[in-house]
Amino acid sequence: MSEVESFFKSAFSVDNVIFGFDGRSLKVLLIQRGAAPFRGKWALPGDLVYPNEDLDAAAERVLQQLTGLSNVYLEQVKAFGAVDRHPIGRVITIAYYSLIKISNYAVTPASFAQSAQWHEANNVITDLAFDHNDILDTCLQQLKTKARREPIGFELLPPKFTLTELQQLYEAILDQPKGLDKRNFRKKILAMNILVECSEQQAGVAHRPAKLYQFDKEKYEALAAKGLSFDL
Amino acid sequence: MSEVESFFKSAFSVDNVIFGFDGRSLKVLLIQRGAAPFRGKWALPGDLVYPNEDLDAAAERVLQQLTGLSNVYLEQVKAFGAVDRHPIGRVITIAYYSLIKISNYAVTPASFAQSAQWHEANNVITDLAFDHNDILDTCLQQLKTKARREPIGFELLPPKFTLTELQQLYEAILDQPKGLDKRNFRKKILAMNILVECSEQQAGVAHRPAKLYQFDKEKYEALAAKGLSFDL
DNA sequence: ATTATTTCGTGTAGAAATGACAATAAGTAT
DNA sequence: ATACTTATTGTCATTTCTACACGAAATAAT
Repeated sequence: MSEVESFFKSAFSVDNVIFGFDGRSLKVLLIQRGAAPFRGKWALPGDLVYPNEDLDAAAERVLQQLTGLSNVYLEQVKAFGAVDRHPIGRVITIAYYSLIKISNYAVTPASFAQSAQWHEANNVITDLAFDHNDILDTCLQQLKTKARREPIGFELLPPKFTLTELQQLYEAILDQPKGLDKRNFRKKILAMNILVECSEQQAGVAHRPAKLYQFDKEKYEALAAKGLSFDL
Repeated sequence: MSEVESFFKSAFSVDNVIFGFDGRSLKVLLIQRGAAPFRGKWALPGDLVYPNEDLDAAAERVLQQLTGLSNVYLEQVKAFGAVDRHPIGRVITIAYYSLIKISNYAVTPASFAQSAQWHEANNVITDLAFDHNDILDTCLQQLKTKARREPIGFELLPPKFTLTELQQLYEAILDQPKGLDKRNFRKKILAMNILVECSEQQAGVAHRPAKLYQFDKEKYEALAAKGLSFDL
C-alpha cells in the first residue's frame, strides 16, 4: 500500500442535534441505537457520509429520514476527530444542529426502526454513545450564543405565535435565572420592526386571547443590511 | 469490497489560516504550492491528517512546521466537504485559524521548501488553490465576529503594547469606516479592568512615549466568570 | 347574568451607557 | 529655545436600559 493510500482508510459521518420547543422547554431528539457499537445506548441521529455526497446533504438526509422534514434550519458546528472516538476505525464526525417546529414532527416514520424520543436539552443523560455528550454540549452552547444575536428562534415556533410564546422560547434557550421582563421584552422585540401582526387572534384559550405575530424575514434582511443587529 | 469498506476510501486534511498583525493591517500567511495539484498556486498551509493523529494536533503540526511556533491561539472553524473539492479523491478538510505574534515568526524555516508570504488579509488574490478562498473568507469573517466579543486580539500583539497599538489592531480587524474614537476606546477598554500598566514606557520613538500595558488573562477570566462580557 | 379566574397589553421615571468633542503634556530633533 | 509629533485626559447631551403595576378582555362556574 502506498503512503498516500494509507491516508484513505478513514471515514466520516455527520451527527445532527435536532432541537425542538414544546412551549415549555427546549428538547433534543435522540435515538436508541439498534446496532453495534453502543447497541441500546441513546445517541444523536447520524450516519456515514456517502462517498459522493456533500456534507450538508448528508446532514439533511439524516434529518429527513428520521423526521420526514426537509427545508429546515440546519447549521454545521464543527468536526470531532479524536483518534479513538469510534471503536471500529478512524471516523471523524461533522456535527450539525437543526431547529424544527416540533408540531411538524409526527413521530418516527415507519422507515426508521430505531426508537426516537425527545429529551430535555438541558438535562440529557450523560452516557450517550461515542462522544455524543461532547457534541451535544457544544451544539447547545452554540445555539444559546447564536440565538441571542440572530433571529433563529423563530425556526422553533409555529409560523404564527404570540409574544408570550416567543418570550417563553427565549427564556428556555438562554437560561436566564429570573426570566425576562415582559414589558421590556415586548418593547425590544417590537422596536426591531421585524414582526408583523396577524389579523387573527389566539383561539381556544380560557382567557383574554393574545395577538398573533409572524416573523418577516425579508424585512429583517433588509434592515440587517442597513445595520440593524438583532440582540436579545 | 464490503459496503462498509467503501466508506473508508476518503481522507481528511486540515488547513490553517494563520493571521498576523504588523502594526498597520491584518495579514494572512500563504504558501505557494510546490507540488501537484495546483502547483505554483497560492494556498493555505495544510496537510493530510495522519491516521493516528487528532485533528487539533494536525493543525498544530502544520503551524509548527511552517512557522516554528507552538502554543499559539488555534481554533477550529468548520469542515469543508464538497464532493469535488479535491481533484485526487474525496478529501474533506477541517479549517482552523491561528493568531500569532508576527514578530515571533522568523521567516520560513529551512525545513519547509515552499515559499511562504504574508498577504493582506482583506485583499487576497481570488484564485487560491482548492476552495481556499472560501475557507479564508469564512475564517476571516469568524475572526471579525469573535474579536469583538472575546479578548483574542491580544494574541496578535506583543506581550507589552500601547493603547494606540491596541486600537490600531482593532481598527484593522473590524473594518470600521471611520476608525474608533480615541478617548472612548481607552475609556472602554480600561474600564474592563483587564489590562495592567507596566512600569516601563515605550522607547525609541521621536515623541512623547506611551505607557505600555499587558493583558491580564487571569483577571479577565475571573471577571468573565462573574459576568463581565468583553465587547468592543 | 354576575362573579371569579386567567392572561393580555401597556407607560414612566431614574440609572447607566454611549457618542461627540479639543486642549495640554511629554518626549525627540533641529 | 523652538518645532514637531504623539499621549493623555473629562464633560455634556443623548440614548438605552431597567424596574415596576394595573385595567382590559376573554372564559368558566355559579
